Amino acid sequence: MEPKLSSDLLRGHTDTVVLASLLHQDRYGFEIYNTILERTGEQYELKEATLYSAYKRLERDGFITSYWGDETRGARRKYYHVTGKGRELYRQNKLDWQFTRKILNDLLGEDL
Amino acid sequence: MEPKLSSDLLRGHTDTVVLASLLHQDRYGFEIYNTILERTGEQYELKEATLYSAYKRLERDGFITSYWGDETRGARRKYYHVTGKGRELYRQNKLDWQFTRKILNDLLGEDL
DNA sequence: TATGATACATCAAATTAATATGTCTGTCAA
DNA sequence: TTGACAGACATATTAATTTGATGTATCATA
Repeated sequence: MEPKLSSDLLRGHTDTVVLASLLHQDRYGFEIYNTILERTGEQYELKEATLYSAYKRLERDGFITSYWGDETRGARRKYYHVTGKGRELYRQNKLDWQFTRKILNDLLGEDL
Repeated sequence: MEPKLSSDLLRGHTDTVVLASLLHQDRYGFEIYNTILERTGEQYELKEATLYSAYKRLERDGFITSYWGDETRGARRKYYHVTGKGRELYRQNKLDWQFTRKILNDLLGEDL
């Protein structure tokens, strides 16, 4: 129930977050959204629209695939699955994040 | 002489980096550019064009002011100065960055 | 049966960064 | 003295991504 920062601050890292949430299990779209909320103690929200853009991008480029679940009750769910290429991208993106963190710490750490 | 990541990874933090470089002294545009390069050991480059956009934005919104130096030799230089409002923005942005860092660590740290 | 929650989806607007250029001034070497 | 290079500022166009606003459909429940 707090501020909930803008995703613009993580811009460029959204895909990485999505991939991370799929590493150990397939998940459906709304589930990913909720996972992120929970995981950050409701402090950070990746908007649904932002996520759906990301899913599309990632699927288009072969980093994830999707399939419909066979729910007999409740709303239909579309599940996402990371591909090998997606895991590779995740590995690289995580390195990029670590580098980003280092750079920004250098730049802000001592207030230049 | 290394990879030099894309600024998209820091997108949203460019202004913060610029403000940081102005906290303790006024600097001219090209100087800020060089400071960032040096400060990151040439590993990270904020493109000139990106910086000039940032200067414009920041000045338009009252976070910095500018004035021409009185160089008698060499090319003219436009100096930038942080305003009180700019310092306040910096303070807030830095908090945002710290929060962002925490969130992303939570999200990637354990690979969900 | 109306409301709210779950779940998927798209579009238009707004931001911001990248690429590509362009101008001007001064230094220095051939 | 001329030409190349570096310092320094600047803009225009394009591309990528996030967000707000909407919209549809299903199910549980009061």
